[in-house]
Amino acid sequence: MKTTIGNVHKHVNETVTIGVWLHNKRSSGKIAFLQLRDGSGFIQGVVAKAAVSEEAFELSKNLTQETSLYVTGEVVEDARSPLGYELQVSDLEVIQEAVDYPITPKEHGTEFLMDHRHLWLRSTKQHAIMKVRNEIIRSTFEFFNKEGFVKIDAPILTGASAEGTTELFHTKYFDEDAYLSQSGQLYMEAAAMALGRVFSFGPTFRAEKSKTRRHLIEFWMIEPEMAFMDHEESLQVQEEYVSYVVQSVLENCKVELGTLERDLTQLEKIKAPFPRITYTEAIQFLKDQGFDDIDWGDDFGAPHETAIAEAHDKPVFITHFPVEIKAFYMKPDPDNPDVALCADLIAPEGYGEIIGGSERIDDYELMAERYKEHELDGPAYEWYLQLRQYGSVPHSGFGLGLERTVAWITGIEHIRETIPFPRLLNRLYP
RNA sequence: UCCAGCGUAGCUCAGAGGUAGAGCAGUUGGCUGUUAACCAAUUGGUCGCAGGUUCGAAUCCUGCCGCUGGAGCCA
Repeated sequence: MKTTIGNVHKHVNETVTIGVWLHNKRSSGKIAFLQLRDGSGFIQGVVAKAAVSEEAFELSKNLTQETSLYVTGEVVEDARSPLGYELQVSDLEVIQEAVDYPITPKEHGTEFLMDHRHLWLRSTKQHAIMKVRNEIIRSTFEFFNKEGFVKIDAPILTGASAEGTTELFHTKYFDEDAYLSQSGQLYMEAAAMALGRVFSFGPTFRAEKSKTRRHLIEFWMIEPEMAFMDHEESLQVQEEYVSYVVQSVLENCKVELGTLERDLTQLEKIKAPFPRITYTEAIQFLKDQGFDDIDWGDDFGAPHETAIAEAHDKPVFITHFPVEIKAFYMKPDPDNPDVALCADLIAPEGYGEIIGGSERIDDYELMAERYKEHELDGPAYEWYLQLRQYGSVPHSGFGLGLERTVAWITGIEHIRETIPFPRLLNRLYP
C-alpha cells in the first residue's frame, strides 16, 4: 500500500510503500539508517542486514544524498524517533540516483544557498518556513471568509501608482506605458463599494534599491477594504486578524515551530487588543529614550520603529501620522487636520512594520483638492475620483505584508527565506 | 545611491612577503541504534579579475567585478 510520511500514524504495524528522497544516511557494517523525506514530513528508515536481501542492503549502504526511491517496510512505533515512528525497511527501489548533490549536511554561506534556492527548499528549516507561510495564507482566507469578506483580485499591470512615492517597475502595454502593481488598494476601494467587505491577496513590486533583511523587490500583500467602517473599527479588524493568524499557526504548525526553535511564549501573548500610541506620543517617547535625530514631521527610521516595538510585547499600533508624510488618500482627523486617521502596526522583536492602514477620504471636494496638490489626472486616476461621486461612504482598509509576517512568526533572521523564490536587489535567479 | 566588511579546494574557513593548509563533502575500507554518527586511508587549487611594487605576492598598493551587513525608502 502506497502512503506518505504524514500518514504513517494510520498504518502502524502495517507494511507500506513510500516515495521518498534520501535526506541523509548513517550506516555501519550490518545496519543502515536512512533519513527520508517526501514533502509531507521526515522519517527514519532502518535497514537491518538480516532483514533484507544482500542486494537491497548493498544498495542502501551506497545510496547518495537526494536519490529518489520507493521504500517498502513496516511502520513501527519507536520512542527514539522524534516523529514517534520508524520504518523497518524490507525492500527499496531506486528511481533516480543523485550524484554530487551540492547542499551537504554541513554549514553553507548565504550566496551559495541563494544560488541553490531551488534545492535549498528541500532542507528541514526551509520546509518548515514554507509550511508556516501556507498556514498564514490558509488562516487569512479562513478569517476573512468567516467575517463575510469577498476575495477580489486586483490587476498586476496598472497605468499608475497608488501611492506615487516608491519606484515602480516600468513596462510597455502595447503602445502605452504601464507599471507593475505596487498596491491593489485603489481597486479594492472600488470593489468595497460593490461588495461591502473585500480583500485581495497578490504580488506587489517595488523597484527600490533596498538592501536590508526586511525588504524584497517582489512581495505579497493582503489588502482588506471595508465600506461603512471608520478608522477605529478597522484597527479592531486588524488586531483580531493578526491574532487569529498567530493562534492558527501555534495550533497547526507545532512541528514546524519546533524545527525553527521558535520561542512560543512570544507568540502565545499575541491576542487582541493591541496597544495604540499616537505618532505624537511616539515622537515624545523617542525623545525621552534619548533619540535626538527625529522631530515631529519626520518619518520613523528602522531604529525608531525597533525602539517603539521593544517597549511592548505585542504588536503596537502607531496612529495619527502627519498628513504630509502619508499617502494622498488618507482622511485627515476632523479634530486635528494636520494628522491622518491612519495607523502602522509594528511587529514585536524588531520585525518592523507589518501593516499600514487608514480611513480613506470619502469627500469628493477634498479628494479633488488632493488631486490638484499631487497633480493626479488622466484616465489612470479619473475613475478613483468617481468613487466619491456615486454614493460615497466612510471606508477604511489596510495592507499586510505577508513576508514580514512570516519572518516575525517563524522568528527567522532574514526575509529572503520567507518566500520560495525571492526577488532581491541583484538577484533574479533561480 | 551611500557607509563598512569579505572574495583561498565542491562547501565552511585558516594562512598576512619565501612558493598551498584543515574540517566537511566525494572515493576506498571498518563498525548492529546512528541522530551534522564515528574510525582509518585517499582524490581535490589559475588564492575573484586586471595592472603595479618587489629578487620573490594568496599576502603590500591601485582599479574593476562579485558577495555580505547596515543606512535611506518602505510592507
